[in-house]
Amino acid sequence: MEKYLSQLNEAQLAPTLQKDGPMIVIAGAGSGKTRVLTYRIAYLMSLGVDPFNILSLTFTNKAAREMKGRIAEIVGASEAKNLWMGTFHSVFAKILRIEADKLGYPNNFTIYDAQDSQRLIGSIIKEMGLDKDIYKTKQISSRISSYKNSLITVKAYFQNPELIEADTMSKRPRLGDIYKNYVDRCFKAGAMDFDDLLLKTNELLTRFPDVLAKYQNRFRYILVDEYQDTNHSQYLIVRALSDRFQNICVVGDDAQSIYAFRGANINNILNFQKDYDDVKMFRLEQNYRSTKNIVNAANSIIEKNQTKLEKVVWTANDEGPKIKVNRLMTDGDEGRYVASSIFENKMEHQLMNSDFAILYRTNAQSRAMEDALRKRSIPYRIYGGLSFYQRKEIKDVLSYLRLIINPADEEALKRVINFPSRGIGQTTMDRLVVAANGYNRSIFDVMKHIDKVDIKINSGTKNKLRNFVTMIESFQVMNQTANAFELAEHVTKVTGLIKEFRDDGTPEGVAKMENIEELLNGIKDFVEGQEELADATGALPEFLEDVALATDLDADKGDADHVALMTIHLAKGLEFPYVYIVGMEEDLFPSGMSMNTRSELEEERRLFYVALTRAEKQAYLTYTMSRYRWGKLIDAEPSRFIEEIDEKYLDVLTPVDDKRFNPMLSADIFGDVEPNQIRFKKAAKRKAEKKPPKFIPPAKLKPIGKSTGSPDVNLFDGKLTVGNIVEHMRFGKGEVLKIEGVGADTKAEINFEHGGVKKLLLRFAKLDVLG
DNA sequence: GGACAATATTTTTTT
DNA sequence: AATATTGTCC
Repeated sequence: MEKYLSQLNEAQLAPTLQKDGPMIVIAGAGSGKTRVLTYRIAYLMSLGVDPFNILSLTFTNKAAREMKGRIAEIVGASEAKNLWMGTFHSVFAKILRIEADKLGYPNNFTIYDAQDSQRLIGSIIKEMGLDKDIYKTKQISSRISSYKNSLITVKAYFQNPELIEADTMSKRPRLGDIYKNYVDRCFKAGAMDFDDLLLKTNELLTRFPDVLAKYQNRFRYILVDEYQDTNHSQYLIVRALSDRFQNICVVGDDAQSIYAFRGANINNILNFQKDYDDVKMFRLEQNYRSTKNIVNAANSIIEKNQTKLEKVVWTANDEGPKIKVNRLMTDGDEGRYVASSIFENKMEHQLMNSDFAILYRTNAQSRAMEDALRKRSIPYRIYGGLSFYQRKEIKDVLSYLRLIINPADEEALKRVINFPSRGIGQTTMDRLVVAANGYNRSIFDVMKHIDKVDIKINSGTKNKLRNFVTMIESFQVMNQTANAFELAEHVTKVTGLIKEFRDDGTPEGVAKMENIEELLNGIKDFVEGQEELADATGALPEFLEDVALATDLDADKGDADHVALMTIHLAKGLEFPYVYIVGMEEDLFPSGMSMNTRSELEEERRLFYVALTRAEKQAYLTYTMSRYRWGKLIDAEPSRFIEEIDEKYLDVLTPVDDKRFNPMLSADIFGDVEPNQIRFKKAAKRKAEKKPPKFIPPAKLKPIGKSTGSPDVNLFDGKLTVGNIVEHMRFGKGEVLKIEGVGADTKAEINFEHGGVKKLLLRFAKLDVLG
C-alpha cells in the first residue's frame, strides 16, 4: 500500500488518508481525483474495511469498471469483486430488483429508455384526445422527468397549486392527468423509466425504515464521484444512506457542472458543507494533465463565470504550444482541415490515432468529420449519438426478449406485435389498449383471454392474436432451460426477423442483419462471462438491464486504435493528447437554446472549459463562416468563447478574409501552403464594423413572442440606473454615469476604479449591482 | 390492414 | 439530410 501512496502528492494524500466522517474534495480538471478515489478505497480496505460496506458511485459504468480493475491490482481481485460500484442508475436498479415487491413491482420489471417512455406519453396524449401540437410529447416528457427528479410525485403535483397554475398558464391544464396516466401505465406494465430508478429508490428508503436501516448498515463508506452533476433525487439518496455513519466522501468540480439541463443541481456541491457537521474540505489544484498554455487558457475562460467556488488550478508541466484557432469556409472544409491536421501530426510526431479526439457540441456535427476522416482513411469511432442498442432492428430483437421476461411490457409489445407483419394493425391495437385500460389489466393479459373479453375484434384477427401469445409463451418455456444466447438465436429465427431482413436484399437490410448477428455475439459473450460467476442466475434479465443502462462508452472494447469523435458532454472525465474542438460558433456553441439566461450561458461556458481541459498537449479550435444545418447553408459567426480566452494563449491562423468565397483560399488551408498568419480581429470589433443594425443578436432572428421570452431581453433591463454602484470582474467597482439605448442594445457608461470610463453593452457586461 | 408516397419536423447536451 | 408521421390507394 505504501508503495502506491508514495505516488500521491501532498494534496492528494490528505483526502486519501482521511478515513472517517464527511468530506468533500474539490478537484480541478486533471488533478488526479480518480487516483485519489481509487487509492482511498484501497486504503480503506487495507485498514480492514469490508468491501461489502463500501459503495462507490461513478458517472459511467466504464469508470467504475476501470477503478475496480485498478483496485484489484492493489488489494487483489477476489476482494475488489465485492465492492459496490457503478452509476446511480445501475446500483439502485439492482437494489430495486431485490426490494421490488415492497413497492408493488415485479422483480423482473422492465427499464424503459427515453424512447419507450416518450412513445408511451405520445400514445397517452392521443388516447386522451389532446391536441398534439399543444401537448408536445418531448416537452411533456421532459416536464415529467423534471418533476420526478425533484421528487414531485403525481400526488404531490396535485397538492401543489403553484405547479398546476404554472402548467395551466402555459396552456397545458391536463399535464397532471397525463402525468398520472403515464405513471399508472408504467406501473401496470411493470416498467420503470430512468428517473423512476432514483425516485422509487427514494420511495423505498422513505417508506420502509427497516430497508433504509439495512442499506445504511451495509454502505458504511460512501463515495460519490462527479458530485456536481447529481440531481435532487440522487442527492436525497446519498443523504439518506450516509445519515447513520456519515462516512461520505464526495468529489467534484463546480467548474465542470454541465448537466443542469437534466436536473443536476450545482448547489449540491456548493452547499455540501452545510449538509453535514464537521466537513473536511480538500482541494486538488495541481493539474497533471495539460500544458501551462491549456491550463491558463481554461482558467481565463472560467474566470468569466460569476457562480463558482474560488480555486486556482495550476500546473508544473511545460509551457506547450499555443491553442490553434482556425477559421474555415464550411463544415466540409472544417472536416478536411481537421483530418489533414491529424494526419500531419501523426506523421510529424509518430502518434497513434487514439491520441486524437474531435469534440463537438451537437451529435449532428459528427457527419462532416466522419466524411473527411473516411476520405483520409483515418480510423475513427463515433461515441454516443444513436447507440447500437437504440437501432431499430436491435430494439426489435430486444423487445421480444423483454416481452419474454415481462409480458406486461407495453412498449415492447407494441413494437413487435406486428413486426414482422402479422396482420395485426393499428385498429386492433387501439381496441386492445382500450380494453386493457377498462379491465385494468395488461394488454398481453387481454390478448391471452381474448375469448372471455368483451371486445370488437373479428375472429380472424383473434386467431392471429392467439398465435402471437402462443409464440411468446413457447419462448417463455424455453427460457426455463435454455441460456440467453440460445433463446435469442431461436427468437430471431422463429419470429421471422432474420428472414425479414435477409429477404430485404438492400444494403441497409444487410447491415441490419449484421447488427443482429453482432447483438447475438454480444449475448453469447455475456452468457460466457456469466458462467464464471458463481451466483449467475437467469442471464437474460441481467443482460437486458445492462443493455438498458449501458452508455456508449461502456461498450468500448478499448483495444482498437482510432480517433475518438464525441460530444463534449460525453468527453467529461476523458483525456487526449490532441483535442480538436470544432464548430466554435455563435448559436452552436454556445447553443442557441442556451443564451437566454446567464445561468444557461455559464453552463455553456463550463462546457467549453471541460472541452479545453481534455487536452494534454495541444488544443485546436475551429469555426466556419457557413455551415449546413437542417440541410441548408447557414451563415455563422465565431463563438464569443474564442474572444474570452486571453489572446496570449492563442495562435490565430485565420486566413485573410472577407466573406466572399475563395476556393483557392480554402484549398490552401488543407493543402501544403501555410495559411497567412494574421492578427485575430476581435469579433466585437467586427460586429461594430457592421453597418445599420447596431446589434445583431447572435442567434438567427427568431419569431417574436416565444413562450420562453424574447431572446433579446437585456439581463439588466430596468434594473440599472444612473448613480448605481456596480462591480466588474476586471475593472472593479464603478459608478454608472449614463445609460443609453434600449433592449439588447442598452449600453452603460461607467466610471471604474481600475480602467476609468468605459462604455459597456449590458447584454455582455458581467456586472454585480452593489447599490 | 398494408404498402408506398408525400409531408412535416428536426438540433442541445444524456443516465 | 435524415427520420417520423400522415395520406392515399389498393
